[in-house]
Amino acid sequence: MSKQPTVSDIARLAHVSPSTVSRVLTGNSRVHPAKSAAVLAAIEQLNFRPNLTARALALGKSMVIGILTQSMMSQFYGELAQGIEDGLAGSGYQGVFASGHWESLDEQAALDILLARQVDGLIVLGGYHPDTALRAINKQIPLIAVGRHIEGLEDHCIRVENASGSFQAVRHLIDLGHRRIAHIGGIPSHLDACERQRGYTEALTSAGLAVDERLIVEGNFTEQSGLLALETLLARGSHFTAIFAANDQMAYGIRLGLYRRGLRVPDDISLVGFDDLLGSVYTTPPLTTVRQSMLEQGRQAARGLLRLLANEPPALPSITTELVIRETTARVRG
Amino acid sequence: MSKQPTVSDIARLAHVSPSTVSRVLTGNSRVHPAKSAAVLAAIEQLNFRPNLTARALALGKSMVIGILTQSMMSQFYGELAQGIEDGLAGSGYQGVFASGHWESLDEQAALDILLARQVDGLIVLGGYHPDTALRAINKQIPLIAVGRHIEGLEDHCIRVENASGSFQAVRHLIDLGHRRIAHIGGIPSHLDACERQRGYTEALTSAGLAVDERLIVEGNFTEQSGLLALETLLARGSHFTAIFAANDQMAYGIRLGLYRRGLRVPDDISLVGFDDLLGSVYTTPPLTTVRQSMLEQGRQAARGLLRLLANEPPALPSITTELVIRETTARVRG
DNA sequence: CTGAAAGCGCTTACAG
DNA sequence: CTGAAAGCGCTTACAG
Repeated sequence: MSKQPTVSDIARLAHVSPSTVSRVLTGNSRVHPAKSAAVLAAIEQLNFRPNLTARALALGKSMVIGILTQSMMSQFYGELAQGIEDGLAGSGYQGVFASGHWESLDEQAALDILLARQVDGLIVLGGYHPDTALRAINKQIPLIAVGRHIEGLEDHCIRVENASGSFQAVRHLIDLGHRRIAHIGGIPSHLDACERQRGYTEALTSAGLAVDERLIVEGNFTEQSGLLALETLLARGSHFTAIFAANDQMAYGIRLGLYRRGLRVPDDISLVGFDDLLGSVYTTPPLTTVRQSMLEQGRQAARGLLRLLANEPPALPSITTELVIRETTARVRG
Repeated sequence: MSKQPTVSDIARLAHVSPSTVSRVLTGNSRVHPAKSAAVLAAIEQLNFRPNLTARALALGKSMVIGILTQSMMSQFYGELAQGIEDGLAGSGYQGVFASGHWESLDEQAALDILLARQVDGLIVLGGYHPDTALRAINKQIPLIAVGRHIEGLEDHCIRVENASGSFQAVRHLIDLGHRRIAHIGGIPSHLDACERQRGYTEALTSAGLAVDERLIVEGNFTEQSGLLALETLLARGSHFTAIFAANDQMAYGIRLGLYRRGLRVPDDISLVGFDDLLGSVYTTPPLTTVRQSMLEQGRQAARGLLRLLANEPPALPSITTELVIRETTARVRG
């Protein structure tokens, strides 16, 4: 446990002042080549690594971006996190994650720790933290949100073309001859869930089909809720030949429920998800779904934040969605 | 963007010295109740949050634990990360993640940034960073590894009972009457992969069955490699009725390959994985697999590190494995 | 119990 | 181009 070398150690060894060492470290000041070389040699020799927390204190900026996420375990947040990492790469900023676990208290605690660590910017991934609190934070440090809406801070929120994606999905089912199409929705207070349901409704209406409330069941975006919603749907006894789920995870649950009932996909029931998680390529059969690239959203969130940090407008693009036709959808039988 | 209040601001407002403010902040020194109350009131009034980087500098400890992971996207690392978070909860330490993406350069960079940020301890998740380098780091700050072995630092590495888990899995297949059992292995340089293959071999041998090299194909732990390995296996033309995959992800790929070939699971081929990822409950049909709780491993790694930080021995328990029989295995036909 | 002082490791005006 | 000085925000001996 020997002490780490400091700037002073390097200065001594290179026969210069700490100021000069710092100058070669930051590189934004001219230094005599000979001294610079000596400093570099000393750094090499002592295997010196500047203490970033000390630098952060001196500079008043930490070069770290706080990422308030909800779960480290879900595929959804994992892809988002990866996208943010990508977007931050090479910027000099490092991302630090803290999870809220969809619990207000945990979320508050995670946010507090991030703020106390003096993050230079914040990316909020979903969650329930109040809009007012988020707006207040945005007055102190730049903030971008993904997977949630913040009233009055719309241009700091990544927008996804949910309705058009859903529309395409349901249109695809209609084109395959389906007329009785069920919808398992997400958390209704969630903007994404509403928009996806809207796309569903619009696709039906525009095709001259009636919207049957008995074919709509609410879920909460988890596999488990998809399975449960399917049970509810089946219990109602209304006939249907296809299901459009508001996300892939629920589609997985629905898929299992169908399997349990001996209903074949896509022979008996067609199934469409939303998200296109990495795993959807490997379900049996591979899932037809609407892709909204989480990687891209993460990347754009990071870039937007970087722009904000450079005092530019966030200029967040709207995320397009695209129907990916795989093997859970087929022409209706009979 | 008003300045954040500092200890001095609080001191001024509460009519005490900064020292006293610090004393009530840390709480490890007696302070007159009246002054303490005044300080608390001032903190409340100004909504003061102590600057953790400054504190870290003063104390010489950051209270952050670096976690060198490989990917933020995989289910596997996600569960591990969650476990670490759980294990660290309430300890005052915060985890900071940096990913190596299974690339030496990225891994080195990720490690450098973690070290430069003065982490107080390090948890290494998989990866290729050389044992010697890791041993050197362990001389400076405590280190624990998960999903990898470090020569000479065995008691700092989480050990999983791979062989016994594999043994049980293959034994289960044998009990169902299978005699021609294929194995799709992981990366051979990986200790886990070797041990799992050993369990497979031992189960066969102990049942008096011969080990047929043509029934063993090497994969690299990805879904894609599972699919490819299955193709290789099928191309060899050797008969088999069951497959034991070295991890769940490869099992997913194999499952897809089987589906493509029109081979039913478990009717035609039985399939067993290893890991029991969250998603394995929702595959079609649900996957029979060997559980090694990643959550538990993460938790134990965190606790072990906390012990090391308290100058106690790591005392890492061995992680038990357990066969979880679901629906991809059945009695052999005929 | 409490304040003044010194220090954590780095950086940037400030004078040469 | 370069060194001495001051400061970032906090904490902990050091003297009362």
